[in-house]
Amino acid sequence: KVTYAVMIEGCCRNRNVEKAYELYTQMKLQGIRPTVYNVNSLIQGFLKAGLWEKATKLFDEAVECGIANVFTYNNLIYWLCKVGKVNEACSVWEKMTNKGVTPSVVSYNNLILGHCRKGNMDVVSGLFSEMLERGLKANVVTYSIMIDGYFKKGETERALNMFDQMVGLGTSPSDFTFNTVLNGLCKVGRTSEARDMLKKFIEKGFTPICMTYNSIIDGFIKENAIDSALAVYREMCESGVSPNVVTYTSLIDGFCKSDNIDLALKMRNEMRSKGLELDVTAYSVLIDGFCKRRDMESARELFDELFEVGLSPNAIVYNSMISGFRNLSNMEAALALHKKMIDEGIPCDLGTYTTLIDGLLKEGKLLKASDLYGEMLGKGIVPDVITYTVLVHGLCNKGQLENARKVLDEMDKKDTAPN
RNA sequence: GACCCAACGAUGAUU
Repeated sequence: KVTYAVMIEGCCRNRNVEKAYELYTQMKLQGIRPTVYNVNSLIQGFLKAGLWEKATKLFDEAVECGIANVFTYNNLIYWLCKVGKVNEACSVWEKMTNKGVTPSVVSYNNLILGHCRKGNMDVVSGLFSEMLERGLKANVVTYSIMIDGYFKKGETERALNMFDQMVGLGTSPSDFTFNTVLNGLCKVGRTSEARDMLKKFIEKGFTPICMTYNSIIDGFIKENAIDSALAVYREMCESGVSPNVVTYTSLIDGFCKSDNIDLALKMRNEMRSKGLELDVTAYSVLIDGFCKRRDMESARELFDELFEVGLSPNAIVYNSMISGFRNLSNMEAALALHKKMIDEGIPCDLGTYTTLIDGLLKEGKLLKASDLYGEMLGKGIVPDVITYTVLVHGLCNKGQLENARKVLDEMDKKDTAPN
Protein backbone atom coordinates (compact mmCIF):
# COMPACT_ATOMS: atom_id res chain seq x y z
CA LYS A 1 0.00 0.00 0.00
CA VAL A 2 2.86 2.32 0.82
CA THR A 3 4.44 1.55 -2.51
CA TYR A 4 1.29 2.51 -4.33
CA ALA A 5 1.01 5.74 -2.39
CA VAL A 6 4.55 6.71 -3.24
CA MET A 7 4.13 5.81 -6.89
CA ILE A 8 0.85 7.64 -7.29
CA GLU A 9 2.30 10.73 -5.74
CA GLY A 10 5.38 10.50 -7.88
CA CYS A 11 3.32 10.24 -11.04
CA CYS A 12 1.21 13.22 -10.06
CA ARG A 13 4.27 15.32 -9.45
CA ASN A 14 5.63 14.38 -12.83
CA ARG A 15 2.37 15.42 -14.40
CA ASN A 16 1.69 11.86 -15.35
CA VAL A 17 -1.86 11.63 -14.09
CA GLU A 18 -2.81 8.92 -16.53
CA LYS A 19 -0.25 6.60 -15.05
CA ALA A 20 -1.28 7.60 -11.56
CA TYR A 21 -4.89 6.82 -12.27
CA GLU A 22 -3.89 3.48 -13.76
CA LEU A 23 -2.04 2.60 -10.58
CA TYR A 24 -5.00 3.74 -8.56
CA THR A 25 -7.45 1.43 -10.34
CA GLN A 26 -4.94 -1.40 -10.31
CA MET A 27 -4.61 -0.99 -6.61
CA LYS A 28 -8.36 -1.08 -6.11
CA LEU A 29 -8.57 -4.23 -8.24
CA GLN A 30 -6.09 -5.91 -5.95
CA GLY A 31 -8.44 -5.21 -3.10
CA ILE A 32 -6.31 -2.53 -1.51
CA ARG A 33 -8.42 0.28 -0.14
CA PRO A 34 -7.21 3.63 -1.35
CA THR A 35 -6.38 6.10 1.38
CA VAL A 36 -7.31 9.77 1.48
CA TYR A 37 -3.74 10.53 0.60
CA ASN A 38 -3.99 8.61 -2.65
CA VAL A 39 -7.23 10.28 -3.56
CA ASN A 40 -5.96 13.72 -2.64
CA SER A 41 -2.85 13.44 -4.74
CA LEU A 42 -4.88 12.13 -7.64
CA ILE A 43 -7.39 14.95 -7.43
CA GLN A 44 -4.57 17.41 -7.37
CA GLY A 45 -2.97 15.71 -10.32
CA PHE A 46 -6.16 15.97 -12.32
CA LEU A 47 -6.63 19.59 -11.40
CA LYS A 48 -3.10 20.49 -12.44
CA ALA A 49 -3.60 18.69 -15.72
CA GLY A 50 -6.79 20.63 -16.31
CA LEU A 51 -8.87 17.46 -16.18
CA TRP A 52 -11.62 19.18 -14.29
CA GLU A 53 -14.31 16.56 -14.83
CA LYS A 54 -12.22 13.67 -13.61
CA ALA A 55 -11.16 15.66 -10.58
CA THR A 56 -14.70 16.49 -9.55
CA LYS A 57 -15.86 12.94 -10.17
CA LEU A 58 -13.19 11.59 -7.87
CA PHE A 59 -13.94 14.32 -5.38
CA ASP A 60 -17.65 13.47 -5.32
CA GLU A 61 -16.79 9.83 -4.78
CA ALA A 62 -14.52 10.70 -1.91
CA VAL A 63 -17.22 12.82 -0.33
CA GLU A 64 -19.80 10.10 -0.77
CA CYS A 65 -17.85 7.32 0.83
CA GLY A 66 -16.91 9.69 3.58
CA ILE A 67 -13.15 9.62 3.27
CA ALA A 68 -12.82 13.25 2.18
CA ASN A 69 -10.87 15.29 4.72
CA VAL A 70 -9.95 18.96 5.00
CA PHE A 71 -7.19 18.55 2.48
CA THR A 72 -9.54 17.10 -0.07
CA TYR A 73 -11.90 20.05 0.27
CA ASN A 74 -9.10 22.59 0.41
CA ASN A 75 -7.72 21.29 -2.83
CA LEU A 76 -10.96 21.84 -4.66
CA ILE A 77 -11.73 25.14 -3.00
CA TYR A 78 -8.32 26.38 -3.99
CA TRP A 79 -8.74 25.53 -7.65
CA LEU A 80 -12.22 26.96 -7.81
CA CYS A 81 -10.99 30.20 -6.30
CA LYS A 82 -8.03 30.25 -8.63
CA VAL A 83 -10.23 30.13 -11.72
CA GLY A 84 -12.53 32.76 -10.27
CA LYS A 85 -15.44 30.47 -9.39
CA VAL A 86 -15.73 31.76 -5.87
CA ASN A 87 -19.42 30.99 -5.63
CA GLU A 88 -18.81 27.36 -6.42
CA ALA A 89 -16.00 27.36 -3.91
CA CYS A 90 -18.48 28.57 -1.33
CA SER A 91 -20.84 25.70 -2.03
CA VAL A 92 -17.98 23.23 -1.63
CA TRP A 93 -17.28 24.97 1.64
CA GLU A 94 -20.88 24.46 2.73
CA LYS A 95 -20.72 20.82 1.76
CA MET A 96 -17.61 20.51 3.87
CA THR A 97 -19.14 22.00 6.99
CA ASN A 98 -22.35 20.00 6.47
CA LYS A 99 -20.28 16.83 6.46
CA GLY A 100 -18.81 17.85 9.77
CA VAL A 101 -15.36 18.60 8.41
CA THR A 102 -13.90 21.60 10.20
CA PRO A 103 -12.28 24.24 8.00
CA SER A 104 -8.63 24.89 8.73
CA VAL A 105 -6.61 28.06 8.37
CA VAL A 106 -5.73 26.95 4.87
CA SER A 107 -9.42 26.60 4.02
CA TYR A 108 -9.95 30.18 5.11
CA ASN A 109 -6.85 31.32 3.28
CA ASN A 110 -8.11 29.78 0.07
CA LEU A 111 -11.51 31.37 0.29
CA ILE A 112 -10.09 34.70 1.38
CA LEU A 113 -7.79 34.59 -1.62
CA GLY A 114 -10.72 33.96 -3.92
CA HIS A 115 -12.63 36.92 -2.55
CA CYS A 116 -9.57 39.15 -2.64
CA ARG A 117 -9.16 38.44 -6.34
CA LYS A 118 -12.78 39.43 -6.86
CA GLY A 119 -12.24 42.55 -4.79
CA ASN A 120 -14.88 41.58 -2.22
CA MET A 121 -12.93 42.96 0.67
CA ASP A 122 -15.97 43.26 2.91
CA VAL A 123 -16.56 39.52 2.57
CA VAL A 124 -12.89 39.03 3.29
CA SER A 125 -12.97 40.91 6.56
CA GLY A 126 -16.09 38.96 7.52
CA LEU A 127 -14.29 35.68 6.91
CA PHE A 128 -11.30 36.94 8.79
CA SER A 129 -13.26 37.70 11.94
CA GLU A 130 -15.23 34.47 11.61
CA MET A 131 -11.98 32.60 11.52
CA LEU A 132 -10.70 34.30 14.66
CA GLU A 133 -14.01 33.70 16.43
CA ARG A 134 -13.66 30.01 15.71
CA GLY A 135 -10.40 30.08 17.55
CA LEU A 136 -8.22 29.73 14.49
CA LYS A 137 -5.10 31.83 14.39
CA ALA A 138 -4.38 33.73 11.20
CA ASN A 139 -0.97 32.80 9.88
CA VAL A 140 1.55 34.67 7.81
CA VAL A 141 -0.14 33.53 4.61
CA THR A 142 -3.51 34.87 5.73
CA TYR A 143 -2.01 38.26 6.40
CA SER A 144 -0.04 38.31 3.19
CA ILE A 145 -3.10 37.49 1.11
CA MET A 146 -5.13 40.20 2.82
CA ILE A 147 -2.40 42.80 2.63
CA ASP A 148 -2.15 42.14 -1.09
CA GLY A 149 -5.93 42.28 -1.44
CA TYR A 150 -6.25 45.64 0.30
CA PHE A 151 -3.44 47.11 -1.75
CA LYS A 152 -4.96 45.91 -4.99
CA LYS A 153 -8.27 47.44 -3.96
CA GLY A 154 -6.51 50.72 -3.28
CA GLU A 155 -7.14 50.53 0.47
CA THR A 156 -3.56 51.31 1.35
CA GLU A 157 -4.10 52.25 4.96
CA ARG A 158 -5.95 49.03 5.70
CA ALA A 159 -3.18 47.07 4.03
CA LEU A 160 -0.55 48.72 6.16
CA ASN A 161 -2.71 48.24 9.24
CA MET A 162 -2.87 44.52 8.56
CA PHE A 163 0.89 44.44 8.39
CA ASP A 164 1.20 46.22 11.73
CA GLN A 165 -1.48 44.01 13.23
CA MET A 166 0.37 40.92 12.11
CA VAL A 167 3.63 42.06 13.62
CA GLY A 168 1.86 43.25 16.76
CA LEU A 169 0.29 39.83 17.28
CA GLY A 170 3.67 38.18 17.03
CA THR A 171 3.49 36.70 13.55
CA SER A 172 6.76 37.29 11.76
CA PRO A 173 6.47 38.46 8.19
CA SER A 174 8.08 36.20 5.63
CA ASP A 175 9.98 37.26 2.55
CA PHE A 176 6.73 36.74 0.74
CA THR A 177 5.06 39.31 2.99
CA PHE A 178 7.82 41.82 2.47
CA ASN A 179 7.53 41.46 -1.28
CA THR A 180 3.78 41.91 -1.05
CA VAL A 181 4.08 45.11 0.98
CA LEU A 182 6.76 46.57 -1.25
CA ASN A 183 4.86 45.73 -4.39
CA GLY A 184 1.69 47.19 -2.91
CA LEU A 185 3.35 50.49 -2.08
CA CYS A 186 4.78 50.68 -5.57
CA LYS A 187 1.41 50.00 -7.13
CA VAL A 188 -0.20 52.93 -5.32
CA GLY A 189 2.52 55.32 -6.34
CA ARG A 190 4.59 55.27 -3.18
CA THR A 191 7.68 53.82 -4.75
CA SER A 192 10.29 55.98 -3.03
CA GLU A 193 8.81 54.91 0.26
CA ALA A 194 9.09 51.30 -0.85
CA ARG A 195 12.70 51.79 -1.81
CA ASP A 196 13.49 53.20 1.62
CA MET A 197 11.55 50.44 3.29
CA LEU A 198 13.49 47.84 1.37
CA LYS A 199 16.64 48.98 3.13
CA LYS A 200 14.97 48.55 6.52
CA PHE A 201 13.64 45.15 5.57
CA ILE A 202 17.08 44.03 4.50
CA GLU A 203 18.38 45.01 7.92
CA LYS A 204 15.71 42.77 9.41
CA GLY A 205 17.05 39.86 7.44
CA PHE A 206 15.03 40.08 4.26
CA THR A 207 16.75 38.88 1.11
CA PRO A 208 15.41 40.72 -1.92
CA ILE A 209 14.87 38.67 -5.03
CA CYS A 210 14.40 39.61 -8.64
CA MET A 211 10.70 40.21 -8.11
CA THR A 212 11.42 42.68 -5.32
CA TYR A 213 13.46 44.87 -7.59
CA ASN A 214 11.00 44.38 -10.42
CA SER A 215 8.21 45.85 -8.32
CA ILE A 216 10.26 48.91 -7.46
CA ILE A 217 11.53 49.39 -10.99
CA ASP A 218 8.03 49.14 -12.36
CA GLY A 219 6.77 51.54 -9.71
CA PHE A 220 9.26 54.18 -10.76
CA ILE A 221 8.45 53.54 -14.41
CA LYS A 222 4.78 54.14 -13.73
CA GLU A 223 5.66 57.36 -11.93
CA ASN A 224 7.65 58.37 -14.97
CA ALA A 225 10.84 58.38 -12.93
CA ILE A 226 12.95 56.51 -15.43
CA ASP A 227 16.24 57.58 -13.87
CA SER A 228 15.23 56.21 -10.49
CA ALA A 229 14.16 53.01 -12.18
CA LEU A 230 17.52 52.70 -13.87
CA ALA A 231 19.29 53.40 -10.59
CA VAL A 232 17.45 50.51 -8.98
CA TYR A 233 18.26 48.35 -11.98
CA ARG A 234 21.95 49.04 -11.48
CA GLU A 235 21.69 48.48 -7.76
CA MET A 236 20.04 45.18 -8.46
CA CYS A 237 22.79 44.03 -10.78
CA GLU A 238 25.47 45.19 -8.37
CA SER A 239 23.98 43.21 -5.53
CA GLY A 240 24.17 40.10 -7.62
CA VAL A 241 20.52 39.65 -8.49
CA SER A 242 20.06 38.88 -12.17
CA PRO A 243 17.34 40.79 -13.96
CA ASN A 244 14.83 38.67 -15.83
CA VAL A 245 12.43 39.24 -18.69
CA VAL A 246 9.97 41.03 -16.39
CA THR A 247 12.65 43.54 -15.35
CA TYR A 248 13.44 44.35 -18.94
CA THR A 249 9.83 44.49 -19.97
CA SER A 250 9.14 47.17 -17.36
CA LEU A 251 12.14 49.19 -18.47
CA ILE A 252 11.36 48.81 -22.15
CA ASP A 253 7.78 49.82 -21.48
CA GLY A 254 8.99 52.89 -19.62
CA PHE A 255 11.16 53.94 -22.52
CA CYS A 256 8.40 53.33 -25.02
CA LYS A 257 5.87 55.31 -23.08
CA SER A 258 8.23 58.22 -22.60
CA ASP A 259 8.80 58.31 -26.33
CA ASN A 260 12.28 56.85 -26.22
CA ILE A 261 12.02 53.97 -28.62
CA ASP A 262 15.75 53.98 -29.28
CA LEU A 263 16.55 53.37 -25.64
CA ALA A 264 13.83 50.76 -25.55
CA LEU A 265 15.50 48.88 -28.36
CA LYS A 266 18.85 49.29 -26.67
CA MET A 267 17.40 47.67 -23.57
CA ARG A 268 16.06 44.82 -25.65
CA ASN A 269 19.51 44.25 -27.03
CA GLU A 270 21.04 44.37 -23.57
CA MET A 271 18.52 41.79 -22.51
CA ARG A 272 19.38 39.53 -25.40
CA SER A 273 23.07 39.92 -24.75
CA LYS A 274 22.43 38.41 -21.33
CA GLY A 275 20.92 35.39 -22.97
CA LEU A 276 17.33 36.26 -22.18
CA GLU A 277 14.64 35.80 -24.78
CA LEU A 278 11.61 37.98 -25.31
CA ASP A 279 8.30 36.47 -24.39
CA VAL A 280 4.88 37.51 -25.66
CA THR A 281 4.53 40.28 -23.09
CA ALA A 282 7.94 41.73 -23.94
CA TYR A 283 7.02 41.75 -27.61
CA SER A 284 3.67 43.30 -26.85
CA VAL A 285 5.33 46.21 -25.08
CA LEU A 286 7.54 46.97 -28.06
CA ILE A 287 4.79 46.43 -30.57
CA ASP A 288 2.53 48.76 -28.64
CA GLY A 289 5.34 51.31 -28.50
CA PHE A 290 5.62 51.33 -32.27
CA CYS A 291 1.86 51.36 -32.72
CA LYS A 292 1.56 54.43 -30.50
CA ARG A 293 4.21 56.14 -32.61
CA ARG A 294 2.16 55.23 -35.65
CA ASP A 295 5.08 53.27 -37.00
CA MET A 296 3.06 50.32 -38.19
CA GLU A 297 5.82 49.03 -40.38
CA SER A 298 8.12 48.38 -37.44
CA ALA A 299 5.20 47.06 -35.43
CA ARG A 300 4.41 44.63 -38.22
CA GLU A 301 8.01 43.46 -38.37
CA LEU A 302 7.94 42.59 -34.69
CA PHE A 303 4.56 40.99 -35.08
CA ASP A 304 5.98 38.71 -37.77
CA GLU A 305 9.08 38.06 -35.72
CA LEU A 306 6.88 36.82 -32.93
CA PHE A 307 5.68 33.99 -35.14
CA GLU A 308 9.18 33.32 -36.41
CA VAL A 309 10.52 32.68 -32.94
CA GLY A 310 7.72 30.24 -32.32
CA LEU A 311 5.49 32.40 -30.15
CA SER A 312 1.92 33.23 -30.93
CA PRO A 313 0.39 36.63 -30.29
CA ASN A 314 -2.45 36.89 -27.81
CA ALA A 315 -5.40 39.27 -27.82
CA ILE A 316 -3.33 42.03 -26.24
CA VAL A 317 -0.86 42.03 -29.11
CA TYR A 318 -3.65 42.03 -31.65
CA ASN A 319 -5.44 44.82 -29.82
CA SER A 320 -2.33 47.01 -29.93
CA MET A 321 -1.96 46.43 -33.64
CA ILE A 322 -5.63 47.05 -34.30
CA SER A 323 -5.47 50.24 -32.27
CA GLY A 324 -2.41 51.34 -34.25
CA PHE A 325 -4.15 50.87 -37.57
CA ARG A 326 -7.24 52.56 -36.21
CA ASN A 327 -5.14 55.60 -35.35
CA LEU A 328 -4.06 55.76 -38.97
CA SER A 329 -7.65 55.33 -40.07
CA ASN A 330 -6.62 52.12 -41.76
CA MET A 331 -9.66 50.14 -40.81
CA GLU A 332 -9.06 47.69 -43.60
CA ALA A 333 -5.88 46.48 -41.94
CA ALA A 334 -7.55 46.56 -38.55
CA LEU A 335 -10.41 44.41 -39.74
CA ALA A 336 -8.01 42.02 -41.43
CA LEU A 337 -6.38 41.48 -38.05
CA HIS A 338 -9.74 40.88 -36.46
CA LYS A 339 -10.36 38.21 -39.08
CA LYS A 340 -6.95 36.70 -38.42
CA MET A 341 -7.74 36.51 -34.73
CA ILE A 342 -10.86 34.56 -35.45
CA ASP A 343 -9.09 32.31 -37.94
CA GLU A 344 -6.35 31.56 -35.45
CA GLY A 345 -8.79 30.98 -32.65
CA ILE A 346 -7.63 33.89 -30.51
CA PRO A 347 -10.69 35.10 -28.58
CA CYS A 348 -11.49 38.75 -29.21
CA ASP A 349 -12.17 40.66 -26.02
CA LEU A 350 -13.98 43.83 -25.08
CA GLY A 351 -10.94 45.93 -26.01
CA THR A 352 -10.80 44.43 -29.49
CA TYR A 353 -14.39 45.31 -30.23
CA THR A 354 -14.28 48.72 -28.58
CA THR A 355 -11.29 49.73 -30.71
CA LEU A 356 -12.80 48.40 -33.91
CA ILE A 357 -16.15 50.03 -33.28
CA ASP A 358 -14.45 53.29 -32.42
CA GLY A 359 -12.51 53.30 -35.67
CA LEU A 360 -15.50 52.33 -37.77
CA LEU A 361 -17.71 55.00 -36.24
CA LYS A 362 -15.05 57.62 -36.83
CA GLU A 363 -14.98 56.56 -40.48
CA GLY A 364 -18.73 56.78 -40.66
CA LYS A 365 -19.13 53.03 -41.23
CA LEU A 366 -22.09 52.73 -38.94
CA LEU A 367 -23.41 49.51 -40.39
CA LYS A 368 -20.17 47.61 -39.99
CA ALA A 369 -19.82 49.03 -36.50
CA SER A 370 -23.24 47.82 -35.51
CA ASP A 371 -22.49 44.39 -37.01
CA LEU A 372 -19.47 44.10 -34.80
CA TYR A 373 -21.38 45.30 -31.77
CA GLY A 374 -23.87 42.52 -32.43
CA GLU A 375 -21.08 39.98 -32.87
CA MET A 376 -19.65 41.06 -29.55
CA LEU A 377 -22.92 40.79 -27.67
CA GLY A 378 -23.47 37.43 -29.32
CA LYS A 379 -20.29 36.20 -27.69
CA GLY A 380 -21.61 37.22 -24.32
CA ILE A 381 -19.14 40.09 -23.99
CA VAL A 382 -20.66 42.84 -21.87
CA PRO A 383 -19.96 46.46 -22.83
CA ASP A 384 -18.51 48.74 -20.17
CA VAL A 385 -18.30 52.52 -19.73
CA ILE A 386 -15.58 52.85 -22.31
CA THR A 387 -17.55 50.97 -24.95
CA TYR A 388 -20.59 53.11 -24.26
CA THR A 389 -18.53 56.28 -24.43
CA VAL A 390 -17.24 55.18 -27.83
CA LEU A 391 -20.77 54.52 -29.04
CA VAL A 392 -22.25 57.74 -27.75
CA HIS A 393 -19.38 59.85 -29.05
CA GLY A 394 -19.26 58.16 -32.40
CA LEU A 395 -22.98 58.35 -32.96
CA CYS A 396 -23.24 61.98 -31.87
CA ASN A 397 -20.43 62.99 -34.15
CA LYS A 398 -22.27 61.45 -37.07
CA GLY A 399 -25.47 63.20 -36.16
CA GLN A 400 -27.14 60.02 -34.94
CA LEU A 401 -28.63 61.63 -31.87
CA GLU A 402 -31.55 59.21 -31.79
CA ASN A 403 -29.29 56.20 -31.65
CA ALA A 404 -27.01 57.83 -29.13
CA ARG A 405 -30.06 58.35 -26.95
CA LYS A 406 -30.86 54.66 -27.25
CA VAL A 407 -27.38 53.76 -26.06
CA LEU A 408 -27.78 55.99 -23.03
CA ASP A 409 -31.06 54.29 -22.24
CA GLU A 410 -29.42 50.91 -22.56
CA MET A 411 -26.72 52.05 -20.15
CA ASP A 412 -29.36 53.14 -17.75
CA LYS A 413 -31.04 49.75 -17.90
CA LYS A 414 -27.74 48.07 -17.16
CA ASP A 415 -26.91 50.47 -14.35
CA THR A 416 -23.78 51.74 -16.03
CA ALA A 417 -23.21 55.34 -15.02
CA PRO A 418 -22.18 57.67 -17.84
CA ASN A 419 -19.03 59.70 -17.29
C1' G B 1 5.76 10.25 8.21
C1' A B 2 3.99 12.08 3.34
C1' C B 3 -0.87 15.64 0.64
C1' C B 4 -3.66 22.02 0.58
C1' C B 5 -2.70 28.53 0.59
C1' A B 6 0.17 34.21 -0.71
C1' A B 7 4.08 38.38 -4.12
C1' C B 8 6.53 41.25 -10.16
C1' G B 9 5.76 43.25 -16.58
C1' A B 10 1.87 44.56 -21.86
C1' U B 11 -3.72 46.40 -24.99
C1' G B 12 -9.46 50.06 -25.80
C1' A B 13 -12.93 55.82 -25.30
C1' U B 14 -13.39 60.90 -23.49
C1' U B 15 -10.19 64.76 -21.19
